[in-house]
Amino acid sequence: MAQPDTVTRILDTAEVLFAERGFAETSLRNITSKAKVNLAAVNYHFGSKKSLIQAVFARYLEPFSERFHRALDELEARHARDGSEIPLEELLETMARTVLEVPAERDSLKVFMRLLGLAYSQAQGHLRGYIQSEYGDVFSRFTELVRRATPELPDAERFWRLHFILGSVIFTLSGLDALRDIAEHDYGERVSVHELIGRLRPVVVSAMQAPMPGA
Amino acid sequence: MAQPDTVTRILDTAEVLFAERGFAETSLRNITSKAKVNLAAVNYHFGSKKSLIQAVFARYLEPFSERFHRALDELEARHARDGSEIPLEELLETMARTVLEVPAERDSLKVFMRLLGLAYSQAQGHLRGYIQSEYGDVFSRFTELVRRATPELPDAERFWRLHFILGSVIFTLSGLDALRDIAEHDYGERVSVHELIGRLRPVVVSAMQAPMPGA
Amino acid sequence: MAQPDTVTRILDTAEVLFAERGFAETSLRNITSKAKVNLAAVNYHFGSKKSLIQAVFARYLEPFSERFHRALDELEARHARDGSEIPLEELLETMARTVLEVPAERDSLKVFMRLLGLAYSQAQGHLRGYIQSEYGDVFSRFTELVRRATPELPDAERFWRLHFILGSVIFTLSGLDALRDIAEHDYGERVSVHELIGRLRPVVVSAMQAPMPGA
Amino acid sequence: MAQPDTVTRILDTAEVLFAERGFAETSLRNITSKAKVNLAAVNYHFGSKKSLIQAVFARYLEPFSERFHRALDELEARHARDGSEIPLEELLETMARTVLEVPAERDSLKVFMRLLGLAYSQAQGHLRGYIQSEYGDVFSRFTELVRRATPELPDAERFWRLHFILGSVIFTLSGLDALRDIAEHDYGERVSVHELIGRLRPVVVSAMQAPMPGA
DNA sequence: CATGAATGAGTGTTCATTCAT
DNA sequence: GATGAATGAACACTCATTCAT
Repeated sequence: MAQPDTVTRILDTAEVLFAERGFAETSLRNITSKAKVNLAAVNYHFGSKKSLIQAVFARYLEPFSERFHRALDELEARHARDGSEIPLEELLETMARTVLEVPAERDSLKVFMRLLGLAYSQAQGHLRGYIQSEYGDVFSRFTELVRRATPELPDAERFWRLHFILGSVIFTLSGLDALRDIAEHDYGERVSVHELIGRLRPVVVSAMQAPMPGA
Repeated sequence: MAQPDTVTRILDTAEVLFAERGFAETSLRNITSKAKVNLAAVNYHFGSKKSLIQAVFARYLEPFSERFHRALDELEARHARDGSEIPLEELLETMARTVLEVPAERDSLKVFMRLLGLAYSQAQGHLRGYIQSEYGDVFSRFTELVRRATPELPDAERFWRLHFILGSVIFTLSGLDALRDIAEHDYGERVSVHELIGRLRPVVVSAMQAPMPGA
Repeated sequence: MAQPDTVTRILDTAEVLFAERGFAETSLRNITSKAKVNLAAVNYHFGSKKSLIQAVFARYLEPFSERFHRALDELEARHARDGSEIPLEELLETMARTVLEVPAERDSLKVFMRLLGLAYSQAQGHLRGYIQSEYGDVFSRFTELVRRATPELPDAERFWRLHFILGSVIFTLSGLDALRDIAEHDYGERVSVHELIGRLRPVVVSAMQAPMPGA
Repeated sequence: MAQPDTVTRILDTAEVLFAERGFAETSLRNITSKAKVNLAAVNYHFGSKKSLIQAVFARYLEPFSERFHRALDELEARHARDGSEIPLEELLETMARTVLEVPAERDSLKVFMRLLGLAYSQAQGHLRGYIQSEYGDVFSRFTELVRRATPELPDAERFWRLHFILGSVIFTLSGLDALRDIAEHDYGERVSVHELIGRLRPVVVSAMQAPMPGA
């Protein structure tokens, strides 16, 4: 039917409002009135606001997780054949591609990155726990492959560098709209998400290959 | 006096609670009851919750801004004498030193970084506006010096790279406790803020010096 | 069949939950989820929560009423033969026996007494009206026989004494579990319902035979 | 002033409504709208509905407890002088007198008894716990004196008989209005609370002096 | 200068009930 | 004959803010 069902309408609206204002600042009434849905429908379908928040994430992470696993399967199979190690660039490239692919089916990477930024910064302890427990293994698999691709880095150093990079990505992609406005105003260039990821690429690679501190 | 005055007690408590839970999730009741201060005192002394949030930031940014200006004065004077340009490393070093210096007078850098992270991610539009209008010039002065130190970079590229770096710094420093716990658990190393900044240094420099995208 | 049908499952569960928590404190969701029955089933089968409450009572009072009528028939027939009046003790004994007999078919007297206590104390005006209109005649018949067995008592006095007794019975039997726990803890005796009724017997008889007030 | 303060208005209204409908069936909105008081005032002054319920009880039990202790002091002092034991009748009489005295200052015993009945029958576990912890010692003192006044009764038997009596008292006094209406309609007598207690007196004494079961 | 009391608007959640299928 | 979905009303409670004192 033309009118998507209640659950989808709630998720679509919640996703946008959460991204715009944050979780605590978005009330269920905000969501349901904008989604033209009965207030009680949220609790009926999701049980609680907390679960709604998790459901919003699950809708992104579920297909991401599945595709990323598949993409890593392929990558590993290809290199298993010729016995070579998967290079770092290829791993990062695969992740970037998968990230870009998934939300393309719906509206935008920006919303998800904003949500991811919120998940880290807001007092939503349950969210980090939920994401870790549900999707932790994909990330573990990825970091393990990164480890093999960067054998020269001590484990702790790699851990921190991955988080430096994660910070760059989440921070710039989640604040994309505001930053893009400034950039456009000051430098007259309007960047797309793809271009921004293009800009991130060499920076990320350099960051991972930086000399050891104190060297 | 032994018992700090009401205003200070409110600021001290608000700062900690905001950092722990976020702005929306921290009620004035939380703050005033923990600070053992009358509920009405916040509105009496600060006017509103919004103003309290700004006051919390002002207490960090005021001395930072003043010291950073002074540090840049010195730096410029020194290089003016021998006619040389200020190198990027020295600029970054000066900022890091100043950032570390200021909150040392109170408790911790971590709290401020957490607040800064919140300021960017949470729906506190007023905060970004406030920080920009009150302390924008110090940051403009800094970015102008960075521009002179990296003449080979196009302006837009420099803009984005500075934000990539800002993301790394805010993300890792604001989530410091959680990340430190993971790192300690997984790699048995407990890093101090100084060590973490030490780890950031080469990564940040490499990031700024990365090859141009598409090159 | 092994799995009792929906109506019975609802009644069984409702009875227990009502007794445990009271009527208002037990939601239809509590009942239907515990009974593993669709939420709408209650309204489908019973029409409303109010009717469900009445149905729970009917399931006890229907067989009780029928048996008690039969028991009183026998009692009257026996004494009609020898022309004697039915003594009070025999009436009370008959009631006690019937009360004990009926719920024995299901689980417990305690539940029913608890429900009866709730019916009197809770704001379920409809319940008292319902019980009176459906089962009032059995009780009228019984009180009339009590009247003949205690001709020396003024009607009003008898009325009040019967209610004093009713209070004792309902109060102790409906709070049986809690009181039994205390008694067991303090005096090391675990009483059964039969024993408790044994303890009630002489007290009830003495109460009915107490001297008139002001005498 | 003519208009009693907010706290008192809430307590007065809550007491009446609780007695009329029960605790769960009375909403804070019912109370505050009838008391012409802001809805938030209940939580401001009492913290929660639960605490309001306890406060309603405390307003009765506090003065009762104090007076009853004083009355027992006198009674013990009087009998200590002539070395005699306090007879049961005098103990019961003292309790009855104190119970009647206290609420006389406000409106009615009936309301309190109704509340007491609710406390026992409704799912207000916190209430029994609260009453026990706050006023348990006064009741312990009383039952200890009853023990000395009835040395011939086994402890367990005394325990149960006291509860039989408690049931009679609470049941009849808490349902007073309804029962009084029936009695008036059927027997043309309108009893006062004092008369009802007069009727209870000989019944209660007989109940305590009934022969042992099985004797 | 400071505060206890109060308030109107809002929160997430639960309720019994209805209804299309 | 039965049920998943939905709903309007109500719930207890919390919020930032105001104001008389």
